[in-house]
Amino acid sequence: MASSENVKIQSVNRAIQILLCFENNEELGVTEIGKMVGLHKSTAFGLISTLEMSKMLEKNENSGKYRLGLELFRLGTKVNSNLRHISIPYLEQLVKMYQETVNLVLRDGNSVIYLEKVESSRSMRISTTVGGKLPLYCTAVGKAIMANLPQSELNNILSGMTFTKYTNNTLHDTNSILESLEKVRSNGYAEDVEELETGLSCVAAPIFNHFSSPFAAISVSGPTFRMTEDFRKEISSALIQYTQEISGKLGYIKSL
Amino acid sequence: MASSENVKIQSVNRAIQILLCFENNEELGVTEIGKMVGLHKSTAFGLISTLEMSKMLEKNENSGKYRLGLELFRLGTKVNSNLRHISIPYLEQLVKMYQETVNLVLRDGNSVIYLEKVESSRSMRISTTVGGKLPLYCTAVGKAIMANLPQSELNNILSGMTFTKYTNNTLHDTNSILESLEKVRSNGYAEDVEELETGLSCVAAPIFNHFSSPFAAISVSGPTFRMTEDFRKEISSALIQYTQEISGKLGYIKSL
DNA sequence: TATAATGTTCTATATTATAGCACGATAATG
DNA sequence: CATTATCGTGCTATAATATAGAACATTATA
Repeated sequence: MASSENVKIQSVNRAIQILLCFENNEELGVTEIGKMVGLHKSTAFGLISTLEMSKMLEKNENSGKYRLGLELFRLGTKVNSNLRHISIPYLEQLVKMYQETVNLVLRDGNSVIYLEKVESSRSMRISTTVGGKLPLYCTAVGKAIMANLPQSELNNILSGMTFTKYTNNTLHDTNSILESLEKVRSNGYAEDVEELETGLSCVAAPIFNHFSSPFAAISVSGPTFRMTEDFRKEISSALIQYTQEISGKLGYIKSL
Repeated sequence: MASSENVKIQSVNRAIQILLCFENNEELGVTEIGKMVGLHKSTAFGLISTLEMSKMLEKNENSGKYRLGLELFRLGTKVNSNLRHISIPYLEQLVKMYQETVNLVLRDGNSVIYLEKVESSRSMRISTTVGGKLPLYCTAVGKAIMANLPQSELNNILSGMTFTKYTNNTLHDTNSILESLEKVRSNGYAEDVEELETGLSCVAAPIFNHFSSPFAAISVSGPTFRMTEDFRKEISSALIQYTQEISGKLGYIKSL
């Protein structure tokens, strides 16, 4: 019944499973949680109480139910704070220059996770979700990262990929991705013209850490009718310059 | 040596202590962590590996050290997402109207925690830290919350308070706080004129949940020379209207 | 009002976490 | 460059801990 065996510390794992229950639920009760993770309610209660003591969970005294706690939020804000602090001024500068929403993402396996954004103040603008997760192959940020990965790692990623055809433009086989990545390399930046969503276009460039790994990326996203080819090209030059500056601050030394 | 006994699930508690080690450290090694939490390194290793498996921690394969993981970040973004989603449009509207930084905070005991912000785009602006924690007594948001708490709860808070005199204007005794709260009640909004930091002034109003508890607040922060008395009053009327709308969406029904 | 479901406490037992030791690898030191 | 210290990691026996069951109190439901 238990799906993942050979877990190290059982109770810690169970506690984490409990936290993950709240990914799609704002409030849950003890019995409810117990059922979700397959534990006796008294066992669940012990774990929940422990999490509550450190404010990883909070109890709504009126409903008797639990929700994610503030300490979890506070810790979450510390994740990759270095990268975020370095990048934010650049994100703001980009928004100021182009009046389109700017995103900072981090690679996580075959996906990117949206770490930070600065939205344009225009009424028609792209609004991304910080904390959200999207596949590498259908985003400009993802392609910017993939194009700069060592061949072996890229192969690993591609072999484990499953495709969803979000739009008519979505790349949905290895060959067309490789082709697209080739273009990314020669251009020095990545584009996504309605590959994820109709009407949405992006430009992106990768950020390298001091092990020369393209672990993050920045993109500018806007409605396609404003993100013309010329405009994307214009944006890309600033994007490349800024991502290089950020990479430099992270200790990256450009090799030949 | 162990400070808090009668903890429920020991290993879960220890795992949380380990996560908290990273509050002021971007990267830590196994032995280092073991020392910080007072555990044998092999014990610490087991806990750390478990946290790593669910990406609560991540290992930097090059340095061998650990850092906070992306899953923690993702979970953190889910905390109080309801309140945040409801509030953000109002925050943005306020920035647009007054061109000063707007904050959404949550009460946490004797403190407020900054949950969300929308910064002004002016070059001189207030820049707050999401995830940051400040005492109730020296912030407009804190006073907005305190002024609307039941007497008994307020007394509890005040009795447990220790004061730091951040500026000459900082309220640093119970009487002056009570006096200030009286004014907040009659005005319907709270102010902070350089009580936390010289040159910084704020206006704030509370948000009520459907148990009529002032659990959150919104503030507008700017440099004092722009935040004149008249301007603060002007801001306050929008602030009051918006916080009431948000409270309503949360199920709060204004009683007489 | 009766019945069901839920949150919570307590306890004995068996499972689990623990720390000690050992090993290889890496980094610091002389 | 050699030597020594430090670090991360795996294994194992034992002691300590988490666990689920039963029971009760409280709240929700029929």
